[in-house]
Amino acid sequence: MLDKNYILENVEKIETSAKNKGFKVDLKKIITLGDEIAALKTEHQKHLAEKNQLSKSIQNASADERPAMIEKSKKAGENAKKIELDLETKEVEYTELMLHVPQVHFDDAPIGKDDTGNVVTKTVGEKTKFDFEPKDHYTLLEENDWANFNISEITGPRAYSLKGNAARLELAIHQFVLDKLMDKGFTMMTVPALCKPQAILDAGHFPGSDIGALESDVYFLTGTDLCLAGTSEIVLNSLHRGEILEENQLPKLYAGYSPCYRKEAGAAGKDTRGLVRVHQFSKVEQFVYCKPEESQKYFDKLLTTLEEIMMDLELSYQLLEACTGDMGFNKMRMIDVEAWVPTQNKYRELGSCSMIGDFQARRTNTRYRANADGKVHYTHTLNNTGIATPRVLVPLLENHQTKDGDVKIPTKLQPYMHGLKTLKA
RNA sequence: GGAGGGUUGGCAGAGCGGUUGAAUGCACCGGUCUUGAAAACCGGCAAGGGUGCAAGCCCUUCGAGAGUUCGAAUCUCUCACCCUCCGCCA
Repeated sequence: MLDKNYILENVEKIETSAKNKGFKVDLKKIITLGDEIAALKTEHQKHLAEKNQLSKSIQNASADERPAMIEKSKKAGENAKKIELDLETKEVEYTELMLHVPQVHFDDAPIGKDDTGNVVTKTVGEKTKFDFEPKDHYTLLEENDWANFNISEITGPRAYSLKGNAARLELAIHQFVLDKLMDKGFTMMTVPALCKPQAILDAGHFPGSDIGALESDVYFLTGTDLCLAGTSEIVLNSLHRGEILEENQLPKLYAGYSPCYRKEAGAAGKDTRGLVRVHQFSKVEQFVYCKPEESQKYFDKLLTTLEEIMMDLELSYQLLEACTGDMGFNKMRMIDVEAWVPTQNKYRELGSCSMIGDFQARRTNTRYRANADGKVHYTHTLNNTGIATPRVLVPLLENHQTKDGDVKIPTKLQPYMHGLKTLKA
């Protein structure tokens, strides 16, 4: 959601931005409707004021005067009611239109239609060279009996089940990343995946307020009013809904840990084998609430942290500045972190660092009181992946494999594996 | 799943259908006093919106929504959440 006054002053900018992002907006309609609503409100309030005035004086009025006053007050109430109907319809429409205006992208965003418009801005590490034919992660897991891929007969497709030390490695990675984030001042938070659909709408990934529109992406649980969140960002974003925080409570840095559920409906046929794209996975998420003027600072911090994690895991990676068409409805800026996957001969996404501005905070009504002027402002929010499993195991297994089919464990992870240095074939 | 109790301002906590946007306490801010601090005393302290150059005036909000009434924090209904007891249970 954008600010009303901001819209008035930046019509062209918002329209261009929306177009760049691939969304249609009708600001003219919004502005006209806004004016109409303001006029109706003024009118509405006149009647209410009259009604209130009369109601107040009725108690002190004489018995003779009363009936006439009551009549008059009733009339005023009815007049207000008449306007209300119109007002409500218009306000519903207005809100819906507002909820369809995408966040404005930052000025230097590359303009593009889809992910082909993204720009590589940084490459770290070499593409791994092997003096043997490297196996893909699926083969490694299968040959070493580190996974049950036939689990899908029980669970449906896009499921995974790790075994033995591979399973242990999955948890070790999370533990390592959580420890790292705590060292950096994040508060660790275990977060439910179960949530109300409203929380998903309030995270602003999807335009509008129609819960039904989530159906294609989100799992709903029959017989309940709950669904499964695709990321802990959803719940973390609603954590301070309706609150007015004190400035000195900011920033809030959360390291959320939760299972994540995604239908992956739009990905039919893609990555059907292995660990790249599954319906249920686990993720450590970095989430920040901060003052507007510190948004950039924490964006950098979140990104740096993920880069460090890539290095800790001894992975070669690149940063991808998302173009306008790929960054999504609620974002000002997004940088993807991709790790090198040898057998696919390309970099694959492991994380996504997003600057949201006050877009989410407006939806959840999360604000803070500034020390300087005592005024209330919306907080800014940001999020980035910490680490997501099992996906990260794909580059991890492939890049660190040896000729014998073993997998070397990155040094930083070894303490989390009880000193184990290698996953033995 | 069964039975009951709750939800009021940053927090705690009053509240009769009628000057209650809401007592009181704490916290916070300003002042007096003090060498300074504390204490004491005095004053201030909700958000959103409409209107106005402004001072201001007005509207809305006491979990959410609907209703009764001239008038609702106070009465009725629905929903959400919290708590207690019983049952079940990782």
